[in-house]
Amino acid sequence: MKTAYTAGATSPQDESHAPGSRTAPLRLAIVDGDSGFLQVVEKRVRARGWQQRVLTGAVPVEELVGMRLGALVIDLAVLGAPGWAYLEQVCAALPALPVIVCTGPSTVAQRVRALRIGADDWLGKPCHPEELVARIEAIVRRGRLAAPPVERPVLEAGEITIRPDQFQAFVGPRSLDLTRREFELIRLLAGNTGQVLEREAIYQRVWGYAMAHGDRSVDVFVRKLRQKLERSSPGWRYIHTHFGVGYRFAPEPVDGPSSSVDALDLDDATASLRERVLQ
Amino acid sequence: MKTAYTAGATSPQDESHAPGSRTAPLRLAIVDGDSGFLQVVEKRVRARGWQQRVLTGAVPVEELVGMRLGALVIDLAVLGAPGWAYLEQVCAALPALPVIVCTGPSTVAQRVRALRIGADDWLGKPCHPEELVARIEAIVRRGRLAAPPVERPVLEAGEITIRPDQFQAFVGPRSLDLTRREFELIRLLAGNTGQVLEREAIYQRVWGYAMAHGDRSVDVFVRKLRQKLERSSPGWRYIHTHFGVGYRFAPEPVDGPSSSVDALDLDDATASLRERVLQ
DNA sequence: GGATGGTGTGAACACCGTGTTATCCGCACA
DNA sequence: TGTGCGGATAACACGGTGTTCACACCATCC
Repeated sequence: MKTAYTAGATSPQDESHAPGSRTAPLRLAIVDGDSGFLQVVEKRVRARGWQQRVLTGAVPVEELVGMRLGALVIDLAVLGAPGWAYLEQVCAALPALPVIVCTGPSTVAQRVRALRIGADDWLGKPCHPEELVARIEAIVRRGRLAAPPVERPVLEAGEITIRPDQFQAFVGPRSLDLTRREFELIRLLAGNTGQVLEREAIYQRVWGYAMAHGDRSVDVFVRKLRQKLERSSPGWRYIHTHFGVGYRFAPEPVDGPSSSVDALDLDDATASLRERVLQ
Repeated sequence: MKTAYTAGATSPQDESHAPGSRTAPLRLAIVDGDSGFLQVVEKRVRARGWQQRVLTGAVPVEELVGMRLGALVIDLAVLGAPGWAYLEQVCAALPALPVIVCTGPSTVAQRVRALRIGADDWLGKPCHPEELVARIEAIVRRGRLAAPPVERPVLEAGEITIRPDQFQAFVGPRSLDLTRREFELIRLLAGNTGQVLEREAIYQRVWGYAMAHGDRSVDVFVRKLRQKLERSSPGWRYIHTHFGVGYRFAPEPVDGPSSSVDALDLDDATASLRERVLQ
């Protein structure tokens, strides 16, 4: 009855565009029997980083709840006569779940009925998968707009705590007193801990536009960050330079002559990582 | 260019997009030229107790804002080539406004484009007015549903009390004498105590539409609020500026003239802030 | 080991963001 | 039609912030 989610290799921490818009991958379930249609839809779903799950029949509502879906597409023809009752049941039990009916020929009365029952949209088959995806996006967008602001995850690294809701980083209760740009920079770096980020990529994602040739802004801001990190959290190194490439964020205690086990582990990890990256 | 609303009694207070929208009669505007279509639609709109307003062209966005609409139906054919730019403009300025494109023959690409721009639905003409109304209902339902339950708890912060039922804030029995906007602003801020809110987000939620670039309204109103807070509750600081970001509401007693060290103040501030935020 | 080019560092400077005040406009009310 | 209020807009001052530059330093390559 159920199939594992396809697609959706969850990237560690990727914000496609604006620094503030974080969207968890949408979980989409489709009740449909047309394998060709499912395939072309999945292609587009995957392209958006969503996850697609195919349901072959009327899955009990309790199971739907457990799936934590972001949207549901139903072909009423697959379910036959009980399809309407099922639609009603689902919409009643999960009013927050966006539901799109995507099925064959229909009458105005049927479409109106589905919409009144609680469906968000009705798209007649045959249809273009791109339109289906666009309609799903529109509905989800409408729902998210009124929803409470998404809670941004707090990042922890070494001694510091990065609070997106405060636009600030802390060491214990003490603020690092970062400016907006500095904060965006450290959030980007810490959000991709262990990865080497190129200057151009950093600039593109923090500043929002392409870096001019010869621009040293990233270097200067890294210096400011290091300075404030050193001041608030001495004994730790966070930002590492990769010559000719860019920077890598990785909290490492500045171990004295006595090396602890943790330090060794970290060193090993970063060493192997460095090898991989630099080749 | 404009026509008076037909049907429906004008409600004294309506908050179409403000965060406290009750089920006030929906204000619907239609950009369309087909009088026959308008008539049959209006019949159904009236039957639901909504208000319908007919627009004969691309009304400036500022006027749309003033109309406090609950939904907008557009026939792109009426507007001609600039219709697309207008659609984009409206959707950008009023993301909370449900927009349905209801127009003649179209291609998949056009429909997808409209939906991506920000339209909520596309319904091809000729269409049944009942379906149009049902689709409007579905979209409005989705928007309302995602919104958190209308809760208006009395907020306490420092010396002040915010009473949503009075649309006013008090210090003991004395009113701060806030205007409507000032009240909405302090309610939003105090409702997110400890969180830094960006200007754009504040504007979006208090004014109901997107903030124009360079608009200083939020700053001016924050100043007015600070002034009234200072007048009624000296010895407390409530609204804190976060340079390059926005504002944060957090009641903090202005400690006496004894301590003049910035570091101490900062430590106290962040410590108390952290406590409150973490709860 | 020298040459070359990338990076760290500090400071000067221009610009942008914010506080503040004043003015204008639209609207409700008398 | 006049008056008062609320809100939008503009203008100015000032301080924080970002950019740019110069120079020192260091890694890499030959």
